Amino acid sequence: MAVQSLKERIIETALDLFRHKGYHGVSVDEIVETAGTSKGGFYHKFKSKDALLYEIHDVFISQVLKETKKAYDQNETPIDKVCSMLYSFTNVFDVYQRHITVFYDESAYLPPEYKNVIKEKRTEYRQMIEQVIEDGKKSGHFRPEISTTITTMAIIGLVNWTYKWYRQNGSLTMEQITLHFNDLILRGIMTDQGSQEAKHKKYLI
Amino acid sequence: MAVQSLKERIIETALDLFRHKGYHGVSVDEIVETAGTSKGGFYHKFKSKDALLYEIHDVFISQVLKETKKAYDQNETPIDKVCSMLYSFTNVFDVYQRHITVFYDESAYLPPEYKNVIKEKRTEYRQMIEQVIEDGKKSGHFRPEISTTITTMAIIGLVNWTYKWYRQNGSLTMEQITLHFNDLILRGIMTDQGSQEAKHKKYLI
DNA sequence: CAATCGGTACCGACTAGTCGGTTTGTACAT
DNA sequence: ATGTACAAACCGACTAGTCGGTACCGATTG
Repeated sequence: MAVQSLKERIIETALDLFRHKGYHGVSVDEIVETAGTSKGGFYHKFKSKDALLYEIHDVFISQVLKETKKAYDQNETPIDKVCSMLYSFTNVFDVYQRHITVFYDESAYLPPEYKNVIKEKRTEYRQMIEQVIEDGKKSGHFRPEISTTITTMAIIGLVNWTYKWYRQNGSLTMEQITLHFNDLILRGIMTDQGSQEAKHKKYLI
Repeated sequence: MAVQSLKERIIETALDLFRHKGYHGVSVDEIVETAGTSKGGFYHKFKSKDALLYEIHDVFISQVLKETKKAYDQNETPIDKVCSMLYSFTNVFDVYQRHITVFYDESAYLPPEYKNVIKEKRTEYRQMIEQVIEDGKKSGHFRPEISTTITTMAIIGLVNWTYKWYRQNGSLTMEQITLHFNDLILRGIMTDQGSQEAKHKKYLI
């Protein structure tokens, strides 16, 4: 185990507590007691309880964005890009599952100045997926008659919802889940031409 | 507009407030003031603030369950059942959108005795979808190699996530969205035999 | 080496304010 | 008179955040 700074210890503790009781179900007193520190220590590291919530949000969304960009840039065809982006996201999942729960369930409680920063990153993420769908339509891999918006939100929903049911010690691995998601989405949006490529690259089950 | 009882007025008010500020972002004082009543009136109608939260949860999930059961019972083939169930759900959406937001974002704050009731109904809902997938595999409409669990969660995720982005006054109607969802999911899980039937019944775009 | 100094990290008692819930009061119907 | 349906004032518990203080650590000086 790496040496843990006080800040890291507070975040780790808070994540566990928030996930089970929700942001408002946990007081700063409880966080500092569980983390084995003090009120002073907490406010030395964080401007406010809200700032801690923001940090948890930002760490997660920034990582997702970074990985997604990489997946987009490092792949050639839209099919490769889609699969790689899905794979990236679900990979982040395994590491940041606690962040995600807080991210999606408690974001309403972020003060506006924090919320805007997060919102921009979320938008950027959505636009990258929309871009891939558009690319695929133009290149003939994806059917032109599907709606980019709806398809994008379908993909995001499908993937994001995983945080509600996926358990790291459960019987399903992220690998299996991603494989199924790829199969479901690709079959749903590809043209016959696209299907040839996907089959050849073994993206389908 | 129908005559509104005090109880209905409180629920309507609370829904609007909760949706924008979250459950903990709204005090009972604010609810009663906005609803034009008093603390006494509130606690005359509700045992506690938690009880109000529970009621919002229950109204929504009970309706979803009822509609889904109907969709299952009143259709013959798995393909019809799936489409009808999706259609039911998205229909409930239009009416209960505010409930849904509270339902998914604030359920962590339900006290255990309430939470268990809700959890049972959610499980029942999930099992109905799993049942349809299984039915479809047996009847040859759906591909036997897909995982029932993952596919079920994919469908639920896809559909549920809609509450995060769908807006009643937006440019997309629920009708269009449902059509796309049906297309995406069916193409993703059907066998060639199933595809014939779906095309014939015009379930695909 | 030892004494001193400055700054950072951290502590915990304290406070002002807010919240959910209760108690008491009142108007009205039966 | 008695119960119902609310209103208004009130209360105790709890919370986020503050603030005066201490412990520690590395650099500077004699």
